[in-house]
Amino acid sequence: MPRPTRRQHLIEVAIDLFNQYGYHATGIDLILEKAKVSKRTLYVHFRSKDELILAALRHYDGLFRNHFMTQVEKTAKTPVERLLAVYQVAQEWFMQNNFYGCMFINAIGEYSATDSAIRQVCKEFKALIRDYIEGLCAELAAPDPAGLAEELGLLFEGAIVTAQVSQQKSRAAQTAKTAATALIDNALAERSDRT
Amino acid sequence: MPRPTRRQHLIEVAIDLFNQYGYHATGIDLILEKAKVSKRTLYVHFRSKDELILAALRHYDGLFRNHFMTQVEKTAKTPVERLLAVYQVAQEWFMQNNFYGCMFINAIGEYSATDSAIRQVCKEFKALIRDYIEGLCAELAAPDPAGLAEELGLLFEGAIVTAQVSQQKSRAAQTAKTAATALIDNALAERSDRT
DNA sequence: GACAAGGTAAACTAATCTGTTTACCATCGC
DNA sequence: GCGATGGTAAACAGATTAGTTTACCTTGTC
Repeated sequence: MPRPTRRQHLIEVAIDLFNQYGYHATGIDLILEKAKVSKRTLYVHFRSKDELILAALRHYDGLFRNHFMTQVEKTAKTPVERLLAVYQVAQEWFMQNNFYGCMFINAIGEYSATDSAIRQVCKEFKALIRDYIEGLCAELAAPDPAGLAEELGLLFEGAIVTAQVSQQKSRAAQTAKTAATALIDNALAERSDRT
Repeated sequence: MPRPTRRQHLIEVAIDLFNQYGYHATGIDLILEKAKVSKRTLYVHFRSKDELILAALRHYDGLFRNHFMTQVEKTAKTPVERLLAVYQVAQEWFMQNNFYGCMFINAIGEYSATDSAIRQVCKEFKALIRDYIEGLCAELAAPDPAGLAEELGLLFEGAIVTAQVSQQKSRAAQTAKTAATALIDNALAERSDRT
């Protein structure tokens, strides 16, 4: 693997800093200092700070979803196991010492204007996560895969926020997993009721 | 009711602006302009912007919890009904046109330092909400009221975040309510299993 | 009517912010 | 060797930030 381009390096450093300190609080100068890159170079690759934020969000989107799905599929085989593995992988994510909550949730807290591009990217990320869960629910042959996925998605988001706020990370993930088990069982019971 | 003191007025204006634009992005000058108060007066009542933020969070904490619990207890009588009413009241909250997610979740996104007072206030708020839910679960005589409360709390937080991000507010609240019903039924079924 | 309390308006400091510009330097392909 | 590419370092512009200070005004109370 060749050493990353300056553009990519800037994005990676920016992701770390945005997560830790937030978007407005992280100045361009801090990013440049940590990345050991000149200001000139940053503005060659990105028109503005907002564009760097967008690039960081998009890059993290790909990185995160790829890692997450790979991890889920590696550790579990059946749809049910995979749905539960989601919360196991989430737990490992929470336990990282540079976990500062969800990058996209934090971003929307600072950029709530409905027409902002940043907001749009966050919305799309969450939709894709939900779609992934929905796919697993569909494999389950749950009667209402979209409905079950929405419920499991709420548990996922709730676990992220609770891990971030309460700092009881493994408890939040474990509780979500327990609740998910109950909701899945419930959905499958309805299926067998009908047949 | 006497007209509010300048201190209180400043806090109320600050709450609105912090919610809409975030904490770092909301400048002192904007608050002063909207509140029609001089800078001198603000710094008589608050030592710094951070102290204004803290006062805003504490004030909102009281306001929100009072409103929320009052509303729940007004619209439902039995513990089960009240647990479900939580999501009904949440839905009404989401539907307000000045809903920008949870003030405390947004705050922690910008102030993640573990020793920060702001962070501490957010953590306490969430713990109090959870305690309220746990009280209702205890009245249910659920076998594990703390566990059930944690699960229902995850659904609550998840609904807030999802309503904020997806903008499908009533859907998020409705899904949380449906999932909560299943989790409560499940907890009560375990109780009757044992007896 | 005098005085104190609490307010406004505005100038000011000093730091920090994003973004631009200038001048220079290293490295690689030809 | 030569020039293009892509980089650094640093000065600079202009706006904006939090916070302080000075001078003045308004209002209720004795």
